[in-house]
Amino acid sequence: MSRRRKSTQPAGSLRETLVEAAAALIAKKGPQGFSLREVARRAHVSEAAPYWHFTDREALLAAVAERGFVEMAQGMMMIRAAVADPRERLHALGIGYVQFALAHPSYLRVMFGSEVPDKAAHPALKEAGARTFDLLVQAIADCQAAGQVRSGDPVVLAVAAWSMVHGLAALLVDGRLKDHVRSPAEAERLAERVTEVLRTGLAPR
Amino acid sequence: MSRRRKSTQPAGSLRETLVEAAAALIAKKGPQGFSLREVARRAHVSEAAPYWHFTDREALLAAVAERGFVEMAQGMMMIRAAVADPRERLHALGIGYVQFALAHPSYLRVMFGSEVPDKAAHPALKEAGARTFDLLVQAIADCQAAGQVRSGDPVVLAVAAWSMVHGLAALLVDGRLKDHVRSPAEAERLAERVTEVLRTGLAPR
DNA sequence: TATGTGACGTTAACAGTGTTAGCTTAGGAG
DNA sequence: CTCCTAAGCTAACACTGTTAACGTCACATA
Repeated sequence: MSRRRKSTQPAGSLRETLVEAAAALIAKKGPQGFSLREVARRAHVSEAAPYWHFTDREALLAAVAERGFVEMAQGMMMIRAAVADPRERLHALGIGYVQFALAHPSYLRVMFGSEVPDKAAHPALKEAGARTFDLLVQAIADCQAAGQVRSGDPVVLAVAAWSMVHGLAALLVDGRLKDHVRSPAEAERLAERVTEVLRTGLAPR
Repeated sequence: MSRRRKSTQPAGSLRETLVEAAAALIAKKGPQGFSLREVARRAHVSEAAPYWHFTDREALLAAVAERGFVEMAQGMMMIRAAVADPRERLHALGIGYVQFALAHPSYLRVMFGSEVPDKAAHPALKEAGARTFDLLVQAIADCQAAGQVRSGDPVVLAVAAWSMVHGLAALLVDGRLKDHVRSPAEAERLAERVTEVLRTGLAPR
């Protein structure tokens, strides 16, 4: 049992090409405009070819979602490396979350929407999400160690923090706050104020 | 120009029947399993009949989402009537939001997901959402008047509160917290703890 | 070196979907 | 009674996900 490469392309290339094309298509036309066949066409490959690399349309979407989590985690790790103070780091992570959502709204939709109904059915996706969440839990724990966040189960506090920034991001991406937020700059100011509520809520008593 | 009624059904009946059937179908098979034709079949009507009442598949989904907001607003108004103390009322609204999401996950998906990409294109939906949000803003303002929530733009604080509970609800519905929440009872306890962080964050200094 | 086998494609087909065009039909307006 | 139109119907189009059946070519083995 071994991998063979195609004459024209290196090993495992089509799979990546498909994920990339799918991500681009979703970014342009939204998750609704996405279609397996269109992706195949853009990859210059037959309409049934994707089925060799993905069991399902859903499996391809899950791969896109996974890629979204990986990129998000990369951004978080850069922030972690760039900001030393635990509390400031946590704050930067929250703002970064919202910025990521606004920069890649379609990613967020696939990562959290109903396009992939049963996320547990895709282990790689589930694990990528869990790894991202772990970064947040660790950031909370660091704050606790520095006495900058109240004591208590860091997982629960991380869920609270995640809920706050994720909720804001989801509402913004859904256009649900369009009446109150007209520019990206305003969105960022809103994020600052919202995370400030969170910061107060997490502070030591 | 006048409305005519069909022999068998009262005026405007099919429209409501379709919305109801669509909501039921989505509740059973998720937003993915939804199809206009299946809805038509369940309403015992031809597959093209819905187009007399909805310009689009998307328009029908928007009507379902609108109904979701209406039901949610009704629940909130019941809570408002039942709880006198402003702070306790706000807390009950938050818990109620999460409970609504867990009781009607498919509603939440249609209300906030990408099934209806451009929510501004459906005025009735937009207005139903805005009315629901206004209830929350009012609850915040009441707390401020009672000195139970810090001063500041109540809209910003309402966005913070909404983000928190909506984020938690969205994460729960997406199954993203399945590793940490195994029963509905645990979900409610988590909601209590999360909203407690919110409560602290909103408290007067 | 010859061979065959399986990974990776291809084409062709099926069922189901959204949507539109064109036809009934029933019942109120004139 | 006649006619008009809201509200339904049937039939058709292009498209989708998915599968079956068929190539083909790089390699592991004899």
